[in-house]
Amino acid sequence: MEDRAPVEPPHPAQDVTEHVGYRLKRSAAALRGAMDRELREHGLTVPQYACLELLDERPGLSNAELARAAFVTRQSMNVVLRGLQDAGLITRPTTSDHGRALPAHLTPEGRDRLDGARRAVYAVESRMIAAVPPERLAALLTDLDRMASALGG
Amino acid sequence: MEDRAPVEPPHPAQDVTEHVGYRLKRSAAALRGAMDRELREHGLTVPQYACLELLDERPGLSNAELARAAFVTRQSMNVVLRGLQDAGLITRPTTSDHGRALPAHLTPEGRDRLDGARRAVYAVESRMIAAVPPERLAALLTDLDRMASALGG
DNA sequence: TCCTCTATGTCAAAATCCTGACATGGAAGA
DNA sequence: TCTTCCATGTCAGGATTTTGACATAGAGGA
Repeated sequence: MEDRAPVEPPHPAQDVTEHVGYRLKRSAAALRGAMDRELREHGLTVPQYACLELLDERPGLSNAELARAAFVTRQSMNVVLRGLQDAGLITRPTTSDHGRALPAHLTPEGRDRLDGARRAVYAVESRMIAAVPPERLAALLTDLDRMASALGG
Repeated sequence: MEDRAPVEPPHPAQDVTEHVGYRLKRSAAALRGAMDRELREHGLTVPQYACLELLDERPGLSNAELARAAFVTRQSMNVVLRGLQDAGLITRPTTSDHGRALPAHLTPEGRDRLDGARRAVYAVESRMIAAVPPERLAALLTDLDRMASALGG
């Protein structure tokens, strides 16, 4: 359609909105907005949901590990964890047996809340996936991965 | 490589980090971080740079139009414009001749600053683009676009 | 053992961004 | 004409996130 890309362009592109970075930000912003709208009905923010999802997958993750996995700073993740802890969705020991890392775990309430939120988020992701030809999905995933790795992500 | 995707999975995926949304966020975060590092040397933030780039392409854009194009709220863009205005990189009339929209324009200083910053940002984008097979680049752009549109972006 | 290095958790301060709200200006329709 | 509706710019407040800094705990080497 709009791939009127000339061969060997002197510049990456003329129109800013045609840049990969712009498209990337647009897609990420759209996803973030859709997730925000859905998660609000479940009383969760996007970082909180991401945190619950990560802890469900890998129980015992520490604050710093969660921060790296969610692409935020330790300080930001700390307030997220505090909120989840106050809401009774996760537990964290006050002292650590090994090092300073405090392993976090989901509570049964946290697991329940995650179950509901996950359904809503998966519906959003399904809508997003449905927009790309199925035979290109795997390539899209690997390309996103390579781009992130190329920038030290 | 890692596309050990079974046919017709009951759930979109088991591992969170395999989800499209997670990859999208990872790539966007890596790009944002790399741009932040580069733009800091030019005394610009990412929203400020985006604003300059948009104004170079489409002079006379109003605050609200810039906000939509940069995926932020009008209020956020307003403070960005204020900063650029105080730095003497853009100009905005205090009164409007038609409606309430105040058209913004780059100053010569703004154009100069943009030139330097653009080189740094383009280098980052080139590194990112180099990571994906050239024959898949066009498809990647359209797929990102379709995903954003599917979510009302 | 002692020293250095790295990683973690945490605090304080600032910057950034968003939500809610309000007044103004133009457009569309009765 | 008048009225309703929408878009824009702006203000105030709060929420979120980041930057900078500090103390602590473990690993590795001299």
